[in-house]
Amino acid sequence: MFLSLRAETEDAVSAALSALSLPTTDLSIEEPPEGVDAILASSIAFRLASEAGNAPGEVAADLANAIDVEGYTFLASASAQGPYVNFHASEDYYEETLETARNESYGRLEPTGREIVVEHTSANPTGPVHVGRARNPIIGDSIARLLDFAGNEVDRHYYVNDAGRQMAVFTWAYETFEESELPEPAREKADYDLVRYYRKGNRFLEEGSEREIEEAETEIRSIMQGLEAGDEKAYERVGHVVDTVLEGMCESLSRLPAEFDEFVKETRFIRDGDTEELVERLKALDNAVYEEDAWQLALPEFEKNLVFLRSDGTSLYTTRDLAHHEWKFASYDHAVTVLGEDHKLQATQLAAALDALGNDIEQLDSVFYSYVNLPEGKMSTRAGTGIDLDDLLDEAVSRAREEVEDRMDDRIRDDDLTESDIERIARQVGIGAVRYDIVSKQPSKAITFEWDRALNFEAQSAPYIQYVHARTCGILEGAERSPNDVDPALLESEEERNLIEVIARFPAVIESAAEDRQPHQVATYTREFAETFNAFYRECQVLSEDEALTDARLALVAASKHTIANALSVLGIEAPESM
RNA sequence: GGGCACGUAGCUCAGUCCGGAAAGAGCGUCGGACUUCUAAUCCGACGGUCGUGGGUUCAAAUCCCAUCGUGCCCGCCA
Repeated sequence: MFLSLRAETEDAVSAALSALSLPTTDLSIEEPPEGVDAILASSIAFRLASEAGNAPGEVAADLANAIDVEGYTFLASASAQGPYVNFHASEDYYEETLETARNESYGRLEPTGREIVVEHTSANPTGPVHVGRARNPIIGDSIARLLDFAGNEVDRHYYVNDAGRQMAVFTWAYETFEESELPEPAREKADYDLVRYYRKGNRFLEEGSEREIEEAETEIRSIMQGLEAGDEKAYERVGHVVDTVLEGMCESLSRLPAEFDEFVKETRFIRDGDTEELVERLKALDNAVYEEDAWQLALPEFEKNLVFLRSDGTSLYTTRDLAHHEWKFASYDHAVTVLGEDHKLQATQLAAALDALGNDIEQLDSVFYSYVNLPEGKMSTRAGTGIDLDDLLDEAVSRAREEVEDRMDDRIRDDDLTESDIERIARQVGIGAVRYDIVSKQPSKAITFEWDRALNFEAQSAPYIQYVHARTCGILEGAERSPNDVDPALLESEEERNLIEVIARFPAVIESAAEDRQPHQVATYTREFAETFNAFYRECQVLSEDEALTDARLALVAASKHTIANALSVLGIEAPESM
């Protein structure tokens, strides 16, 4: 409704300006600050003051007078307040919002017909997922959900770097060392099991004798060259390690939850000849140069050339990634990639190279986030420093469980929570809290991990939002009926009006967040929504003797439930029926 | 050295792209509210040179320049 109101307002302002013979290029439509009784406002009078030869206040008054709301459904009136022109919504606006939001899928936008691939996580399968990288699956999964809800066809991809040195090292280590020389795994899980070989191998390469290291390096090199040459045996050896570790990692990621439609292996683009073909096309470019036995691409905006073929004739990660991206461009209308900020330069070089190859790089969007660090420094899979995602989630659930149990004891309520309810709530709340903590912040901000902060269950957290959902469910359940004839005009208190206004904005929030690929906008919205709902809850008793009023308020609660449930779903956070 | 991000209340953050109404939340501190549809809630108080200095503008947290601090990057690694 908000989007329609905005369109009507723009239209009306435009028409009024034309009637006054004023320019209509910039309408300066904005949302007024809190406390102003209007849905939309315009500050255009400032800009037109000199042109009109009049004070802003006068211009605003003239403009408000010139606005003709005849023929609009949602725009009711315009009024000048100082230099601002405020716009008010009609009864239809409130009625339509209430009616539309009674649909369970409220907020979902019309299908765009666009197919979008969201690539996220894509961590090298070297071991258990740690918290340092946990931002990637959470942001990525939320973006995917957001774009889906905004009407796009979305596929989620995990790009598996199975062709690089790291996996060759891993494979060599896995085949070389005996289990008896390794410590006990931290968990009985494939990724925890195998990472021990990886760590052992890396230590060996740092501390071993020169001869031992040389031997190992020969083996590692032969694995890498085997992959490049298309040697089936090499694929099998590496593939076994990659698939095993990846399966373990995905089990952890699914707890967030983060699921994938496809795991795209890097080696695929070697095996199908795409990389080779791409190299030939790169060589043919005007700015391709052959220097120091290696093929490079001269990219004027960058300090250094981009090497795309090593002197030994093998391809580089970036070369394969170019082929990978051309494949994505061919299969989808748009590609979004979630990357750590350390990949920024590489990503811009990639885009420049794709551009040079004649691709439309408007198809590509990269979202960068900064790593989560520990107070004592970085987390590393290789070194084994860091907090495993599983440990964080376990701790979150166990702390949430304590909360549930505490509250059962000292709360005045006749709950009959079963053991399985407690378990469910603990899981929903605990994991939701972790997820919300991450998805509610701008990805570019640095985060230092601290247990107590990540596991805060109070206001401005997932449980705060989830609680609102549980409240709506509680009320609807208590009603024991669903209203049929609803008279929206009965919802006339300030709190009811405010709530409807916030609900009305939801689709616009989805549109804007999807456009900007910023799920945190939705998180900010859930907070505003929860505050507004709580004010309504405080002031308006829903279930009462007055049947007509009860019905109207029940409709509003149902609309609220759909709004908050869908917002949470976009964020990938569960909406508990009770808690 | 160069490039890119970040810097808003004691702490954690919205707001910055697209300049507009007295800078918003939460945590913490202090004081209040459960015979009521769930108190993981609500109400109130206290708390701000929007890193700093210039500039543009009728108007700057927001745009421009400079500067300081922090992080990331500048491989024939991924």
